[in-house]
Amino acid sequence: MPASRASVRKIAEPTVRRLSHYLRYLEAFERAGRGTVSSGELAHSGGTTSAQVRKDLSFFGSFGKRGLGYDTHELVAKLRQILGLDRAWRLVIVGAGKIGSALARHPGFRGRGFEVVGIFDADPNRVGHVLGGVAVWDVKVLESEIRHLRADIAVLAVPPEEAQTIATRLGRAGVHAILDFSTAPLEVPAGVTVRSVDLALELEVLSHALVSR
Amino acid sequence: MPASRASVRKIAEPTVRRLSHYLRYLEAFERAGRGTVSSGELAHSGGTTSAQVRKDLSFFGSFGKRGLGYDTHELVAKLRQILGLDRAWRLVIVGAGKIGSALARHPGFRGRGFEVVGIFDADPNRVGHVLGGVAVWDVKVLESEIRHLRADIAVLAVPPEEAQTIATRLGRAGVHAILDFSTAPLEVPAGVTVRSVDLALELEVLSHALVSR
DNA sequence: CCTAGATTGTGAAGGTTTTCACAAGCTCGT
DNA sequence: ACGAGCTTGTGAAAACCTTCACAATCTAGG
Ligand SMILES: NC(=O)c1ccc[n+]([C@@H]2O[C@H](COP(=O)([O-])OP(=O)(O)OC[C@H]3O[C@@H](n4cnc5c(N)ncnc54)[C@H](O)[C@@H]3O)[C@@H](O)[C@H]2O)c1
Ligand SMILES: NC(=O)c1ccc[n+]([C@@H]2O[C@H](COP(=O)([O-])OP(=O)(O)OC[C@H]3O[C@@H](n4cnc5c(N)ncnc54)[C@H](O)[C@@H]3O)[C@@H](O)[C@H]2O)c1
Repeated sequence: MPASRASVRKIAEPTVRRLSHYLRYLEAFERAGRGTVSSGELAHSGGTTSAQVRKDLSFFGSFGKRGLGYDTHELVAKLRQILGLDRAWRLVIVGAGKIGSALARHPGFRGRGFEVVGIFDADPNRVGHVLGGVAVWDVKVLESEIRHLRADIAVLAVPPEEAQTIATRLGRAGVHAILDFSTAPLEVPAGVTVRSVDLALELEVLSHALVSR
Repeated sequence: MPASRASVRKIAEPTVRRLSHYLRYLEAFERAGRGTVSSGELAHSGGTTSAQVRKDLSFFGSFGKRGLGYDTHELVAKLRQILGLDRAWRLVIVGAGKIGSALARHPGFRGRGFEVVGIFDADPNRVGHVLGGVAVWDVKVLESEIRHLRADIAVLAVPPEEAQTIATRLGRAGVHAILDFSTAPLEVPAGVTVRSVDLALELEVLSHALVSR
């Protein structure tokens, strides 16, 4: 008998990314006062096909109305729930350098349910400053402060050679999700999800596209 | 008779991303003085399998030695060529705000063959400043200056509502590759490749991972 | 020169994701 | 109350990507 989790079955990552996109467009439709949206309209905005949209949604049940489409509010609520956006997530940023402070000062995350509750840096010149309304703490108190702040997600924006050490400490402090900007691959204990944003790699993908046209 | 390009056939994007990774590890092996590397070693560093590594490379020919592995220098050179990194790419950054200036001041890109040659902004207070050794130009002169600078790739770091306009102008100015940080989907003419780095979306993928454990 | 041991290159199998195609179901105008 | 016109939900087919498995080929050591 195959193992069966109480919650949702495994969903492919491309599907999750598309769901995020659908949510954005739905919110735009919602602001525009549209009561229902069809899979074709959602597909058009997101550069995919209506069949793909329906397949993606059918994973979670069937909440469309044949002949009409999907109820905008209802689908927004459903997608928020699926993506875990029906609550606020508490974010910490480790490394208040160029990237870290750009993120800390970005007002857009709060509106999408991600609240920066703490910032950490090793440089005494940065500790004590305030970025985007949040104080910068000394990384020495990372573990205790993260527990105190009840952080869910950490953004790692430290130099590459520090990334592994901090990732390990974050894991021990109970953080289960890390968004990493360093280039090195991280080893984390099971139960911790890491996503890497590797800008040099993105440029290399563009480079490849340019030479293979 | 099927159409046949002189250059390489279509390669899947996951493959291209892995090739970038292999190149990183190979460069580390090269610095460590290793003359040859096996598919197993490359796979281990990158979290994939030896069969995957060999399959990826076999796409471009067979440059390994059975019983030995791959010649480090040779494979580095070959991957650079495949990825188009055997030349320097000329980058412009449009939008010298939080993200744009973080990138402009990042010294790491030049070492990987991406040179920032121009920065543009609409804000008169920013025009004329120097970031990372490069002057900020008024976006009014975008087209002419881009042609003059012979830019290959543009980084788009303007507010979301400006992104489409600038993307269109970039396309007209002869830029064939765009790295976009705004959240909106861009419409670009055929022949222009866009990669989006959507940080809110990355956080949403983490959110989903957190709730579906 | 020959054998033991290692590693590549690649067809074939397996798995996953996307696309196709159409019956079923809903709405709205008459 | 009914038919025309859309749109969903979903099996089946197709496309795509990864893993398997092994013959072919190389090195190194005696
Ligand atoms: N800036 C970019 O455009 C860019 C581009 C690509 C990749 N990255 C990567 O992103 C990461 C951050 O880059 P950045 O440009 O912001 O670097 P940065 O040097 O501007 O900032 C790094 C910050 O981390 C702090 N720090 C160092 N060690 C620490 C520790 N152990 N604990 C806490 N803080 C510590 C430093 O004091 C500094 O403030 C790096 O891994 C870099 O390779 C940055
Ligand atoms: N900062 C972040 O952490 C972050 C996070 C997620 C997404 N983003 C996205 O990245 C983009 C840039 O964000 P940011 O935080 O750097 O914004 P920002 O407001 O700090 O900077 C935007 C810059 O673009 C300039 N600008 C405006 N219109 C322009 C035009 N037509 N041509 C040229 N320049 C123009 C502004 O003068 C400003 O300097 C936005 O689309 C934002 O949504 C940023």
